[in-house]
Amino acid sequence: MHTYTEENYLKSIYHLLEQNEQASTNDIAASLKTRAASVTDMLKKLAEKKLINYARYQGVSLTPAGQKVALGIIRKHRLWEHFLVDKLKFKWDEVHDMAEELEHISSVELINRLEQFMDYPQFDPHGDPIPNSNGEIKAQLLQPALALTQHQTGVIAAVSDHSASFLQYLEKIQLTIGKEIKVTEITDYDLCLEVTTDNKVLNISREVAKNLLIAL
Amino acid sequence: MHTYTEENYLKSIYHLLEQNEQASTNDIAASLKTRAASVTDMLKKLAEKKLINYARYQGVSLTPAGQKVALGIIRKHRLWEHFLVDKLKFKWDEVHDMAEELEHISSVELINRLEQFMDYPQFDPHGDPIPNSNGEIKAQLLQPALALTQHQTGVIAAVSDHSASFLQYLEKIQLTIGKEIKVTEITDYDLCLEVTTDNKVLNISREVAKNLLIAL
DNA sequence: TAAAATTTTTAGACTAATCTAAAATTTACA
DNA sequence: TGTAAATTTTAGATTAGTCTAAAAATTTTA
Repeated sequence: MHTYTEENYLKSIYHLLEQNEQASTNDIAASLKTRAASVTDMLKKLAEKKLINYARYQGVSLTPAGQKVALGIIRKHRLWEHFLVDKLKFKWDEVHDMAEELEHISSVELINRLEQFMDYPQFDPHGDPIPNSNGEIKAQLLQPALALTQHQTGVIAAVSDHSASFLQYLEKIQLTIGKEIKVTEITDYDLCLEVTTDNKVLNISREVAKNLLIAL
Repeated sequence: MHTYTEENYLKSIYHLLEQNEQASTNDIAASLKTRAASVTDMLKKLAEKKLINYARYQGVSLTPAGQKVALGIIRKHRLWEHFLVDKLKFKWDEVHDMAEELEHISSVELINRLEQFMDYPQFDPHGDPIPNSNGEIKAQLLQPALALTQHQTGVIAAVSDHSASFLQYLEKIQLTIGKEIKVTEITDYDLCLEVTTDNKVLNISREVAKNLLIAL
């Protein structure tokens, strides 16, 4: 169908467009740990295949076909992550690299059976929504914990940094998906947040609060 | 670690040596659906990496390192096949191509967890033994059903043809792993076997009997 | 708005795996 | 045992994806 590399480019472009409203050659290169020249070559190839819209120097967007491929990969990635955590008992900070490989297993029937085996989960272990087999994905209404005002309460729904170190830190202080937190104070001096959860008081930095996403 | 292609060559060489006591360039090419010239190139590369013993025109054997890689791939292939059949409810004729992809997922921890999740199965859906995490594999004592004499009884333990058409045929006539069969007659004319199982009488060709393996 | 800085693309080369065609070697057998 | 057949290897190309270095285009800024 499409090569491993093409799939990674499409996924990367999808994620960049999700956040930035545009995906530059340099951004794509950075996210794939490759060089801008390599990206340009691949953009030409993907445009040739009608998976992206591309004009020299003008940036890229995904065509409906490209979007479909990207969402298929993201679906597989998130279902495999769910499997690894829910069935094989891996921790949420351990599964990313394995899912990066598993997402390229081609069989659609396999992923549909896996989804059924797990009873149609709606979210992956990091709180990201899982596209259905038609490539439809539920938009999430989320805000960073940083946006909460004093005395406001919210439920942790996802994280925007998937690095192992961040996830391990959250695990350690028990700020995990589904936990309800209340912002009990915002420090004047450094604007850190004091949050209360499970009757425990925790102090978290602005950086942490930025990457903790709260359901709206 | 090793490339996808290197892994396939090592696996193929392992399987050929299992059956033939030697793996020729042409045999490897046929089993990998490639050309002899390509095989020669790869043999040089694998010899360079000390995964095979190779001298021009003299055929190949696996080094201990090469054997370990091959058994690692076979272990993954068979555990994934077991997963697909036992957990995802695929039929035994549907899983080969998926397992061909899954066997290259690199994580050893993943495959060990998968093995644990399935309670340490000893055989894959086709009756082939699953190597343990040290790469040790139990030798099976098997003979083709063709070798059974009249009135002899045996239990189907494995199959030596993994093609979908053969497996579907066996499924249809219900000659599956674990079934006990008795050779009730050997036809004089065409040497077909009449076998009885579950109180039903079946007539099978010599070709089928050759590929049905009976536990000794 | 023109020079400077940045970004992107092009040109040309490299690697892994493949191929065809031809040459070298081994095996089979008359 | 020597020639024919079969097998295997070499030589030289090709493709996908990557790279560096240099050129081109865009954006920033003074």
